[in-house]
Amino acid sequence: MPELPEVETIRTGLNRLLPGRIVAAVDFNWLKSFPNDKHSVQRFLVGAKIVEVKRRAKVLLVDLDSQYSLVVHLKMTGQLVFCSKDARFGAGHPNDSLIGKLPDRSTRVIFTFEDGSKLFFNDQRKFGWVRLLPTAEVPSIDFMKKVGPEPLDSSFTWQVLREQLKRHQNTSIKAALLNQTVLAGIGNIYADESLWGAKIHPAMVVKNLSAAQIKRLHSSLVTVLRLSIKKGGSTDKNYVDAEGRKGSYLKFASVFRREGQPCPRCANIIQKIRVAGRGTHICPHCQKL
DNA sequence: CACTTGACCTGTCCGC
DNA sequence: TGCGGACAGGTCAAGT
Repeated sequence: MPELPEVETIRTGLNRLLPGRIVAAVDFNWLKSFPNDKHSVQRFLVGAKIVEVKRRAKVLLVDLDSQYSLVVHLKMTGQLVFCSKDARFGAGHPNDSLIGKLPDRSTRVIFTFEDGSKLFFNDQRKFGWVRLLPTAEVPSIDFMKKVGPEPLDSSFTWQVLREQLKRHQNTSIKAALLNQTVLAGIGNIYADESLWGAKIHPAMVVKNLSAAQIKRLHSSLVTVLRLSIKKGGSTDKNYVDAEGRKGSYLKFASVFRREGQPCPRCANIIQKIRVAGRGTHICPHCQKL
């Protein structure tokens, strides 16, 4: 679920809440969610102070003063929720916050800090993971070496997008956008939304895109991602921010999960089709092959 | 290499 | 109400 805007929203929250806190204990109940040896955990995580929370693509990086980092990928259903020691909100809390209701049955890892506050890593489908790595080694893990440019960096121009697409001429534009080596952080929601914004059919083969279409797509990607961050991301089912709150972008979405409803631009009925093996939402009038 | 498909998991929804 | 199958926002490995 979490794509760039959701992970960025979580990062902002965690970076406000975590730095300065010292890890006192770590508990987990599913090894694949936190595949680490006890020795490293005791030596480089327990007792370490959190320095900063960063993001690259859909990956969160929690830097510790032990020269180690927690690297987190939320995959489809991961959550990172912080609760202060006396958190007891739950029902009635704004935005149906999860705070006060944790741990629950999706909780895989619990980080407890010296002040009694906790960070919960929840993940219903168990695809996500947290790893403890030396900070210096993070850039050399496979994902970091291969991942493409950050679409919200000022250096991401339409020419960069065109360049990134050059090695993927024979696939659909949707498959290319979902490919993290082409561009960082795009997933199913923002692929559909930005292609609608650019009036490009998701099944369009990359080599058939004109320069004008690539320019429109670049502009649409940036607009959609910025808007979603402003709205706290998209909550379809699982996503919540670092304080357990849902995001509201889907209220502003044009096509995603809107099959059967009118296109906001031309009022034709939005369809759900399958492209690149994924559920895909289009306006059949605005987005033609 | 580029590209597609199945696997990793749990939960929900839909048709019979 | 129960059961099987399809499907869900992401990435890999393994196949063509």
